[in-house]
Amino acid sequence: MDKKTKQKRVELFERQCRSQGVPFTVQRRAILETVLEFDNHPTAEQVHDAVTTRFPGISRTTVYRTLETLVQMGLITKACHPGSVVRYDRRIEVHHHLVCQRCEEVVDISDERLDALPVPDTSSLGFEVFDFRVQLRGICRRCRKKE
Amino acid sequence: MDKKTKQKRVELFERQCRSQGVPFTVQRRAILETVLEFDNHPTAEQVHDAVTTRFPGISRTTVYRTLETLVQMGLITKACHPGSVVRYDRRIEVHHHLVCQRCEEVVDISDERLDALPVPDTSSLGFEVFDFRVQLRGICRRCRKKE
DNA sequence: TACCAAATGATAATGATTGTCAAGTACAAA
DNA sequence: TTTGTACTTGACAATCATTATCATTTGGTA
Repeated sequence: MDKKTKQKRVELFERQCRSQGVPFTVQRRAILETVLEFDNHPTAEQVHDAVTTRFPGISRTTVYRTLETLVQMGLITKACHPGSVVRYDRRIEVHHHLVCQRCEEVVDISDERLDALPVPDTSSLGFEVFDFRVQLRGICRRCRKKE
Repeated sequence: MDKKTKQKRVELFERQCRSQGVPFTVQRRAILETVLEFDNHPTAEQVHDAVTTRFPGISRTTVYRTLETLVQMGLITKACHPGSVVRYDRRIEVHHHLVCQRCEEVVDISDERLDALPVPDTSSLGFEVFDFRVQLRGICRRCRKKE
């Protein structure tokens, strides 16, 4: 992610804070900037480790809380890994995932044909859909070699 | 899930155990049967609570281990919830999920057009894909009312 | 029936996440 | 600019989910 995109995301965050009456703190800014550095799907713990170099002494609790706040505000997303640890993703645009059923690794992919997915009408369920992800399940190269 | 389908799944399990030299124990049978009773996505803890009525005193550890075994054998799947608890799913056929971005509830849906998804060629990534799921992200009725 | 490899159960250990609350800070109002 | 206040932060404890360990038991086969 280039500098400009990152800066824009931070500015968007600041604007949303102002308009929603949410304090725009240095910690929150540092955490968002740190997540934007990851091109994969870091855990809260990994974000905490990374943000510590930028903001020494920042509390683990704050990182956990802020990540959830950022998700709620739509600035980052939660990645859907099968494992038992929550992972975050700076990517908010539509993209998709390859998930290995053996080692549970998740890799991002982009594919125009997947993006063109016909989103079904879910209004009867009361569900308003505004985004989607395709999860391709299979076995990765490494695990196939093992078997 | 009707009785016959359930029975067939158990028999399939037994056959796979025999052919793979995996002991077919009463505990494993009870756990599989219990998961098949759930029409949603139970956690290991929920499965343990439920299986206890059928098999009093069964160990929590055994439930955790067996659920993973069943996933590895392809008899059940892991559901991909955003939260930090692993959830299981008796459904092994292709189906899709509605995920509420507020309360994180996950609801199964079926849709023929989604099933007809053009699976992209991932061989260059060394990935062998044999299944996929679409995750429709949005906001559920209850959460929309709150907002 | 006896053997053995693998599973089970009890328990402890670990790891992730959340709850609590005193102290600090952002931001709006004066 | 100063002040007040609600919200956030950080330290720490508590909880919850999951995994590791190991002695004991059991399924499956010779």
